[in-house]
Amino acid sequence: MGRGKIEIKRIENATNRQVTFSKRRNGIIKKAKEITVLCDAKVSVVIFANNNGKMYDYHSPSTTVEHILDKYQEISGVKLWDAKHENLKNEIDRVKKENDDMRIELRHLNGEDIASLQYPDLIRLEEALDIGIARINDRKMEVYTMHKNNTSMLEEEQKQLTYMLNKQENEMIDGGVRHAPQERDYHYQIPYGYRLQPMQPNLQERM
Amino acid sequence: MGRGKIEIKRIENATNRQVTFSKRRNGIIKKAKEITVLCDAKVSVVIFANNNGKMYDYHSPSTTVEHILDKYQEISGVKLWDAKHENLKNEIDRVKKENDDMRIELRHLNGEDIASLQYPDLIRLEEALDIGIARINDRKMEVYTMHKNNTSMLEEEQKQLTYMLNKQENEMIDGGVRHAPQERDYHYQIPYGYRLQPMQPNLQERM
DNA sequence: AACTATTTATAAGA
DNA sequence: TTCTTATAAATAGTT
Repeated sequence: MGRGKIEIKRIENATNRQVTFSKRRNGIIKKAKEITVLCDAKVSVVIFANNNGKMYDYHSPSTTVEHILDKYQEISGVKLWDAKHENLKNEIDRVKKENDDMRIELRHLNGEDIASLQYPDLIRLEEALDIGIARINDRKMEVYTMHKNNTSMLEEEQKQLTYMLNKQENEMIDGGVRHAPQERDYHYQIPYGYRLQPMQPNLQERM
Repeated sequence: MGRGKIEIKRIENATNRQVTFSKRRNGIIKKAKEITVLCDAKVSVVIFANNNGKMYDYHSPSTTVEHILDKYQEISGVKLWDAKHENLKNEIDRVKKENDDMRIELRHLNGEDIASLQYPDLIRLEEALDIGIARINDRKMEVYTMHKNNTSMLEEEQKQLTYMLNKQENEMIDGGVRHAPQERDYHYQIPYGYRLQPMQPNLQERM
């Protein structure tokens, strides 16, 4: 019904498709309204554009979606609620599984629950940690440099920095050995370049 | 569109109404199918005859009623589900949130997405990584010792160990500097005790 | 967004 | 119901 006949197959031209969608969508909803009045039917139409996902719908007066759904269930025998329930449960299971996996990985990265791990895993973890450390040190350096170059530094920050510089120097004198992390102040430190780690870290001190 | 024009108002003649219902119902469903194909839209049509309550419906392929409902809910804001479902949804949201948080932490520990982090966070991450490294090294030592003491060691493992011991010695000669992790073989290495890390790690080499 | 030539839907009749 | 057909309505292509 138009200047030419068209085949019923996907309209490839996007503009055309959009225009046709708009026209036909209005057509369908008009028809739905008409049959509602003429034949006093209950109608529910929901149309989603595939591009923008926008929704257009029509529901005959006194027809809520809930109504439609109740009847739909009753007549089609499809258990919408149960199905929905099932789906939600499945999603929970899926997400929880993801959750557990991440939790395990986090614990492993923190050196926990590793009593059963063998070399391949240990090395994989170590590499991951090394990369993390390296990148974080880079970022620390970046933050440090930014502060160093920041001429409009607030006086308070100045003080902190000066304090930490002195602290750092003292630590240097301390043999250059970096001690196990403790309740460290978080102020600006010169990111250390080369670091040493004890062979047998006293884990009990840290835990 | 017929032999005569009709007003859009309830058709009083029951037979007529029924006939018109039947024709128009088919028309609407045909149109729904067409827009589905032509514009690749998602459509859901449900029509109830008011007399016998019979239901007629069409749903575009890959569009289950559940799908439609989800989107409908999402967009219209109408709440369709009862409390039970609400609870399940809440749990999903909660777990997903947990999930997201862990994902972020994992990325941070891997040194990703840290461009906006400041000292406090950086130091927290670094400490976590340090602890992880220390514990993993302990475990490596444990595995190593276990193997060393294992008198029933398989010949294959023997070979690997010997190979790695040589490799390790060569690396020691190499100034004791531990290089950035690369495609490392995972075989048994003597866990190093004190390690050095360059000030400006060549991240590009690792990435 | 309008226009109009055509196609399509359908009202009435059989 | 289903078919037929005259006519109304929808809409494809164009401006």
